[in-house]
Amino acid sequence: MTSPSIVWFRDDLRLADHPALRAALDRDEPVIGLYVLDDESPGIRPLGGAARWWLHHSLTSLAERLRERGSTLVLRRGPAEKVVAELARDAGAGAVFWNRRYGQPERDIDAALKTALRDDGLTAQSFAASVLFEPWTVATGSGTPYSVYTPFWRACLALPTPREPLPEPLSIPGVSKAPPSDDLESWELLPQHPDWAAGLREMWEPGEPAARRRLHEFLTEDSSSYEAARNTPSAGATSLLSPRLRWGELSPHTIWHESVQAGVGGMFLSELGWREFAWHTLFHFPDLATKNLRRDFDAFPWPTPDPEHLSAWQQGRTGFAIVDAGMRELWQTGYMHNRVRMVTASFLIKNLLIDWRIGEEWFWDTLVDADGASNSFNWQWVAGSGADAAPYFRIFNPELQAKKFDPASRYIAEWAPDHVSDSPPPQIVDLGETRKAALQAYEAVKGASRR
DNA sequence: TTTTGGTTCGG
DNA sequence: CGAACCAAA
Repeated sequence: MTSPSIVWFRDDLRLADHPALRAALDRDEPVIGLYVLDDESPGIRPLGGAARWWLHHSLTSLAERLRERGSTLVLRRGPAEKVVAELARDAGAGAVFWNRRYGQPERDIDAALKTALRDDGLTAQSFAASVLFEPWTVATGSGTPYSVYTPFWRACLALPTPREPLPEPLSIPGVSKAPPSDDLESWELLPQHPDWAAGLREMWEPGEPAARRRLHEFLTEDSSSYEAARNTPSAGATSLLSPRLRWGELSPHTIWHESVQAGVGGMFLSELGWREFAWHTLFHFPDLATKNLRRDFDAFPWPTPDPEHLSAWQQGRTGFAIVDAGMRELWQTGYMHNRVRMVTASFLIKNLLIDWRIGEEWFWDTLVDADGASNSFNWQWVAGSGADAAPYFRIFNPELQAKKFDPASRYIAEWAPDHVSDSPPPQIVDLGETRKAALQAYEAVKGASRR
């Protein structure tokens, strides 16, 4: 009589460097992989449209890889705590393993489930796999979370080096009769009417094998130009690994160690550091997506958003070339170059005076790489309300940014060709005036913090 | 991961 | 008169 192990996959859709899967294999019982689509548990943020597209394909890949190795992926939908416990009971499982999540609603679910499973006599165990340093292991001398990046990352680097990645298992024993699974198609994760995903299909191949290929391509071919060209959006110098990390097709440990081995360090690893900083910040401030981290920003007098301005921004017809190019790249590919993310976000907040949360929601819906921490963390960084944020008065000028980082208009020509040829859309605001208005609005925050 | 506007300095 | 530098936002 077997008592299978359940590996509950979440934001870790891979087989390599998967501590929960490793623990299941070490237990020497058949393994059932499980993914739960949970749009119901309290506090869980439903996935955006681009994320659902990615998830569909990454799950397809993961299921195939588990099958090749002898196991299976069971798909279930509903409140995770209930769904996982149900499957454990129905499958006669003896153990459930998962890799940790760090958002508050997710932690609440996982903690409650762990207790319930253990009360039923099962093994329930969680592992560190999605961040290099767990949030409770990094604190200032006085025990508070870091609020400035440089000392935060220095403190991380002073900790023991993150563990080496675990090898990918070649064989994963499965159960003889797999428990019932939803049909992935029934989740309707792919856009239908209309199908807006053509650009995503062209740019991305979700799944662990493609993720590993891209990592090696970056480390062997592209990384030498990274530091010099990372800010040039047309250069193709960035790693494009963000969605791989978001979905856990690669672990940060794998990226860390393979980068070090390839002699890629400094700036690139520091970007992993910002990702860590975002997750640690979310751990300590669970409301990061909705509440100003610096509460004095609650005094910021956001005007009623102009719906025309907002949709011009969303659709890339603000009349400012690099903004329009970025917003169209985002819509078509589910991705935007980091430099342009800063410019488009700054434009929404500081030239259109639209609340950062509205921009955050749009990115959440359209990016394939938006995770629970980085998206809101970075929007707050641009707004000036976040951790180690850009000072509010740091207002990007989209025309200057284009001149500096896209001098030959190559990026603009690729994504917004109308801006380099016939008739660009008219500019919807005056940069000088809106800049002045934003600085004036900032006075309210300064007044509030002095009080 | 900034911009602007002012001043200074060399040609 | 432009480049370089700096303070303030």
